[in-house]
Amino acid sequence: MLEKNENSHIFIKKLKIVSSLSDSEIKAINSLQTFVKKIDKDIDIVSFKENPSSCCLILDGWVGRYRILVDGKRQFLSFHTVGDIPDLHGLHVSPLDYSICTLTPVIVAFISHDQLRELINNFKGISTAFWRYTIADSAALRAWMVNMGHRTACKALAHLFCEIFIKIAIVEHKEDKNFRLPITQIEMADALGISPVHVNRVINELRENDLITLKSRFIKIKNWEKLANFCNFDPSYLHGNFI
Amino acid sequence: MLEKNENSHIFIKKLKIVSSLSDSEIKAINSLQTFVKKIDKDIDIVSFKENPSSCCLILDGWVGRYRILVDGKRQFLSFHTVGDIPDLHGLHVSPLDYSICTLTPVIVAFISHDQLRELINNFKGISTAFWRYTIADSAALRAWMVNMGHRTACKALAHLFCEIFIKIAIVEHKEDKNFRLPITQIEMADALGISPVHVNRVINELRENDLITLKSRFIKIKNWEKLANFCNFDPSYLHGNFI
DNA sequence: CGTTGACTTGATAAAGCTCAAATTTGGTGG
DNA sequence: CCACCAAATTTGAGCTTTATCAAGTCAACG
Repeated sequence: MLEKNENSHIFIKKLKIVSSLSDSEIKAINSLQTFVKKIDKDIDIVSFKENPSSCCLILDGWVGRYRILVDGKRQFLSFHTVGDIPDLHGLHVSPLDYSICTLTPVIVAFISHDQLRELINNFKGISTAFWRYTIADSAALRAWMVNMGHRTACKALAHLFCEIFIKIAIVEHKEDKNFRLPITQIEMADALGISPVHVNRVINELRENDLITLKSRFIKIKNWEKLANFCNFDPSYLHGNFI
Repeated sequence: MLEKNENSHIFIKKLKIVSSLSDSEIKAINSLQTFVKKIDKDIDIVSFKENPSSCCLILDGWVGRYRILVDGKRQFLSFHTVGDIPDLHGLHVSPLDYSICTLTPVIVAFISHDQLRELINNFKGISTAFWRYTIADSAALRAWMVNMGHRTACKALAHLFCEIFIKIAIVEHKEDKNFRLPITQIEMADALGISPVHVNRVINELRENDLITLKSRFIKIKNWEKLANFCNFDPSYLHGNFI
């Protein structure tokens, strides 16, 4: 499906969080040609060591950046949903240092590097916005690092739940702390660097502390304040403090 | 010491790794005015939650990005040495999401945001180079994350030693795997998210496996191939695969 | 209604933490 | 140069967290 893009408003919304764009810049982004594709769960859309010629804008669903270690273990580096272009780096780096796989069925709009490079060359504001987007991304990486490095498994998992909730809330404009988790316990384990069995036990701990209920992938955050406080969740890294 | 900068060639060298610069761009960078300062060990040069109006270019010594958690623990996010501007983010984000402290005595050149913004606005190549610099930085963060998340303490520490060696080798053009570690065991612990006592035991393990000798902060990598292989060190994240 | 993948629980082992007490090292003043 | 101090390193013992292996149960879906 090659189409004149009606979807880029999602991306524009994301860019506007980090930067300001002129009308002509918005128009330019809106006139991008994209190749929209539905993709199943558990498919790689970007592969480590390949040289892609387009970036992927997520229109629906969830994807994860990851790397596979020599011993076969998988480390997730970040999760992304609607409005994200997780491989924007590809405009400058090839091959990338990570792969991206789908965590749920997704709808993705592929945008050619050529078009994006033209935007960057012609619109300073877009170039700056992309740079800032990269900066926001790196702040999120740092937040994950802190989460993995120096927190107990229980707090780290709580933090991950908080992050996922906020990301859903941003996209769906919901206040309701009741949502479907896009990831399995195995994927949580690979995000936090702990074993799947331990993830399960730690979920029990969160249940016992009356912080969440979780059944059939449906999580309910029973007490947001208490949960966020428990894991010292500070959502500012998800919008950033851009000047 | 406010001085017409003779030091920016160090930074230019770093930028050239990730991007190309025109003669006029190089000239513009060379004419930056910097405020050069000698600073002792264990001093914060950038503080979390402050709003700095300049960036710091490291001319000598080592610094570390870090964050303090509510329980008082410190998590190092990256280490930097000659030629790095670890707080380049500050051009777009305020306050920053991390602090930067000196790990050794350092010499730092402070460059005002105003000057840097002028460069960005007037020279597209510089703007792109800075963006790419940010991208290289985020790849290094991902490498650390993988290191912390899914490797044993022993391999993680070996990886850190490899990284530090390569960074020294780049600056000093040395082949000799014999160098002074810029960080204490406590700092290693805070980088890897393990306890100082365990760092010490893990160093012993590396010694017993005949991979290194280490005494009075002087480390000798006895068998580079073996060490790099042991921890699956791939130095490409330190130069990147820029197009 | 059977199969498959995800989740759950138990038992045991390994990795890493904490506390505490040496010992070594690097610097500093006399 | 020596004595001394503070910081860093080293070692031991016991404990906590997390991993691993194994054997379930549950739930979705054709």
